[in-house]
Amino acid sequence: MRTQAKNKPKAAAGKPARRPEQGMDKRELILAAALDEFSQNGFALARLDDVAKRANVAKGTIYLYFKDKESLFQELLRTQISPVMGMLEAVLAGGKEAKPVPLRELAHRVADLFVEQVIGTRRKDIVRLILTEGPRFPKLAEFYYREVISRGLGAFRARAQRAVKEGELKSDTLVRFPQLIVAPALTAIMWKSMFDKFEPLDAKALMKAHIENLFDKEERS
Amino acid sequence: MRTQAKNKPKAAAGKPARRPEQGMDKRELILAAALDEFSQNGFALARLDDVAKRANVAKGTIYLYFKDKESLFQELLRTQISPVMGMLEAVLAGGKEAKPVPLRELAHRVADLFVEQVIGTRRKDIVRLILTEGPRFPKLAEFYYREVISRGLGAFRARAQRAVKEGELKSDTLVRFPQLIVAPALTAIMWKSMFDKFEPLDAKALMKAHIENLFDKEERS
DNA sequence: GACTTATGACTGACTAGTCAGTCATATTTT
DNA sequence: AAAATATGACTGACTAGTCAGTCATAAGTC
Repeated sequence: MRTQAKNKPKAAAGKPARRPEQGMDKRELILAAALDEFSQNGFALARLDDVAKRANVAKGTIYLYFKDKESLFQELLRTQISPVMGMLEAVLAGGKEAKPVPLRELAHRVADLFVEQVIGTRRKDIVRLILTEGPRFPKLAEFYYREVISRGLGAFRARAQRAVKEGELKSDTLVRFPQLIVAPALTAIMWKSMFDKFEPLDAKALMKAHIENLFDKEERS
Repeated sequence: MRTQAKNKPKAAAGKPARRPEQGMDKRELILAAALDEFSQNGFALARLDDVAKRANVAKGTIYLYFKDKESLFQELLRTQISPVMGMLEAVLAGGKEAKPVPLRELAHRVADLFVEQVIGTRRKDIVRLILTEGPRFPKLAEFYYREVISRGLGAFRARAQRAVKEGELKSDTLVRFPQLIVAPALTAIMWKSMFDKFEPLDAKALMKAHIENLFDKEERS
């Protein structure tokens, strides 16, 4: 009945064995199904029976790969976020080249990355899940702060600091509140999930206008 | 038609009831308890048994005042939001006085209102609940869009439009994206609920810096 | 290669627990 | 004493997590 390629799940906390024999392995099937289910219903209302159904897997199988519902959830968020963090750090590292990228340009690149790699993909649902479930998952909030927020904002803040010292920035606003760069992006994600059907929002144009607002002022000396 | 002569349940003494309806005090007791419970646990995980306990009321009593859990939730959000909407409209109406308030000043007033009446009070939990539960409650999202978002942003947008025509604003960014005014405020609310213990955020200073960023550019001609 | 035995990934009925909503009864008010 | 209000034990629906058993495949034997 079940035409499955053989695979060998290790213990529940194992790392993914990448062997896309005849399609995704079970672990990835489950993660994909979990993304659908969690982003449609949120953590509390998501049913593991439905995750199993979506993944064409028995419920028990989920517990061969993940310790419990919460582990599945957190693992999902982690695996989806990591690649974007890599990209973000690559973009921010661009400022260390021989010819330094102006902060203004860097900000545009960060905004583009966010629009294209997050808002424009299913990953926006991941961010939405972090925003909506974070307050109820202290562990998740802490992980996310440590691995994403403090690293991302920290790198940007350091770069902004340098821009102030070198006269590229007149005010230290972005050093004190690097959150200002991404605030409209987060708002755009929530807007899209709630109000887009009443009033569509062009996230790319929003971010462009926003970054220009932040830097136009600085350009005139 | 009794007034406030209840003795057994300890209610806030001397609280005026809006209508000469009986039992208004219990109703408000339940709403207050519901605010605690829902903002601590979110809608799905909030237990009505606990709401009842917090309100010093039996569970059945809740059903004398509210149809079901969802009604209680929505009613809570509505009653908490209305007064702020009133204040917001009063602030925005300031632009219609004989001596028109500059848009820049208006923006600062809106930001202050938000910081003082929302972020600085328990109402920030209400906004957080709307953000976190909204995607799962289409009816709530629609109500909130109709009654709050479209009205608030619409009024601001109209005022910004006038500012453009009269030369007060050079660009139409704020007409196209009035969301930019409040985006950092929403981010601040989420930040406070998740990351404030790692890195406190001064919401008032954030908003001040943000508004100045938006308008400094416009000031120089 | 055919036959036997071993393995462990996978299954899904089941358990144990949770909680929204009900209602027969009790208490308070008029 | 009738009406209004309040109670909380109870029910029924729902679901996370379990585990004894299945079976496709691998490994061992002749």
